[in-house]
Amino acid sequence: MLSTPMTENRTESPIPALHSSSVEAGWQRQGKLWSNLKELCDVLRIPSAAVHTDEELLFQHVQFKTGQRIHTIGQPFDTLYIVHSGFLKTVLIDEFGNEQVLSFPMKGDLFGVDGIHTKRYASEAVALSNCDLILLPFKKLTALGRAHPEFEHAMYSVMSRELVREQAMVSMLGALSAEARVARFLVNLSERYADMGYSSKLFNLRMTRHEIGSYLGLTLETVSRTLSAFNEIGLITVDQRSIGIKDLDALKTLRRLPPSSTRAKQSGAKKAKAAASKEPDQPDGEWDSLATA
Amino acid sequence: MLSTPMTENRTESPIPALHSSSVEAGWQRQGKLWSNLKELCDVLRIPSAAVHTDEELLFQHVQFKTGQRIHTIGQPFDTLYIVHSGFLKTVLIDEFGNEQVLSFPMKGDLFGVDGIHTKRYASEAVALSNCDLILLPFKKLTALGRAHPEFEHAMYSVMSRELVREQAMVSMLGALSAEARVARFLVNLSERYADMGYSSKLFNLRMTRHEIGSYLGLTLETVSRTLSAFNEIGLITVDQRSIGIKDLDALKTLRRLPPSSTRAKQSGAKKAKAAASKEPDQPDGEWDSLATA
DNA sequence: CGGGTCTTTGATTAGGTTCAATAAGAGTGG
DNA sequence: CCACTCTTATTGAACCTAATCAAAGACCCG
Repeated sequence: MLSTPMTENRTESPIPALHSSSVEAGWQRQGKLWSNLKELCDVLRIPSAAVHTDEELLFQHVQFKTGQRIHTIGQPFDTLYIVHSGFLKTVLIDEFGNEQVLSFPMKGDLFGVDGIHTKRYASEAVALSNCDLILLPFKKLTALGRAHPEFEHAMYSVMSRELVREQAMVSMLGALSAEARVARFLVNLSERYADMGYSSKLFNLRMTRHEIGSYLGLTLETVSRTLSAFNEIGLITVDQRSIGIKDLDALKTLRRLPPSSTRAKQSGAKKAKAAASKEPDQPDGEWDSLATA
Repeated sequence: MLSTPMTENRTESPIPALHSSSVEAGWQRQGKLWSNLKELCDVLRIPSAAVHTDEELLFQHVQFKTGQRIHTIGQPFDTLYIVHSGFLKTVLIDEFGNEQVLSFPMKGDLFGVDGIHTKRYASEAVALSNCDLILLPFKKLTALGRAHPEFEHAMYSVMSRELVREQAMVSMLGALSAEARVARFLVNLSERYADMGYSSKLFNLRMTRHEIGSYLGLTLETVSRTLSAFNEIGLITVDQRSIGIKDLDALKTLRRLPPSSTRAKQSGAKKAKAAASKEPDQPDGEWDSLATA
């Protein structure tokens, strides 16, 4: 009853998958339960050039429904996960039960890496929407790395990418103002949506203000207030989970306030007020469930 | 002239090493210019069991003097570094020239990993003391990984360790109060010193308050004030760069203040005042230069 | 000893949190 | 289908932590 209302989510699913039963159960829709190496590389956005397309290896998929937990902290580690579709969050739980959001994995992201070191997952992953994940058993990965040097390099590369991302987070949390953090968050989201082929101008947030706040090191109130402020200025439109990007450049340049100088901000910017509430493109919805690729 | 007085440090050394010249120059002291695979594993604190001790492979060492830059942001990546002795900092430079400290690598730490992804270092590494580093060419690493499966696993493990560390940083920056951050910083340092065989109770900081502040997402004034406060309460003794740990448990349990409750703190704790200024054990000094192993 | 860097400490300000109340959705079950 | 409940979101007001501005002392190096 503290400040962690997520408790419900966490108890509702007593660790489902990893039991082939739950995998081979229903979920025949889309009939895409296995991927080959090439598809794997494609999803990860790494060159699959030198990969022998005649490779026999196949990688199993697993589906999770909104709210389900993919893995828990302390659970024995043996496989990495690659998001094929859907949205998740990874969190750390501190000694008081408070959760700290670490990332919001989406298509093409790899997670579970933190389990390699201690042989146990260091974080918890939860589905924020219905998800389709590709299982990548660590044993298989290392074996594969030995057979395909390019793939090995690619895996190192992906892990490096994760590290750089974390560094950027640290940098952001350590130096940017609340407004700048929220602005960057929106810009990053927008770019990710663009990468995935969705609209970068209009999309739905899959996470709560509380989760965004945790991720950005802010309170949910501050996030809400900041979004409202951006809305007032005409940088975005906000309606609950629906976000419309109106002035991407302003959001991008809205850096820190701290440096005392440069405090002129982009104040006189747009005052469009943006009364627009509906636009022709609606990229997602809760319908992203198992529809991608 | 902004808030980055480190400029001096950064201009004094126009990228020295990586030119075998500067390596094979003087520095014959200790005569430890190469390490074999076993030594490498030992330093990294990973099992070297299955490693053939008759392995021919040798890894070159390089020495850097205080203030020298090991690599810069954007510089082409080709090698990883393992700290054999000495202290460093890795930093990110933002668009305004401000630096954000990401880590303080010391014995056994690996850095340069962020360069794998984009083929260029994403951060900058600077020696905070004279250092002895082991060069680990990335090409060599991958080749080695193929020949020695255990080593490959170990490398993934080390990278995973780095990621977990970053996650912990994010968590700290996102949720802990200034006091809690400084306390944890001291505890971590203390433990690292213990690991390295130094005293965990009395040691010298190798970084400035400014660097600590950057690392912890605080200003140098706050760091200074917090250290003074800890001193007042008797948790530590502070004299410039010299820190004496007086109540490790209190520092460890000094978590967050935020949760409103649990605000009792460990107030009535020790009021020893600690007038002690000199103790029998003095672990380091600027003399750590090339004396370890 | 002098210039520069680093550290400490104080006074003041401000950005963000906390507490609190209301509103808007989403889900449940009669 | 609507009442009821629970979660999520918005907004306001007061408070407080840490940043900012400022000044003086300590240390280092040439």
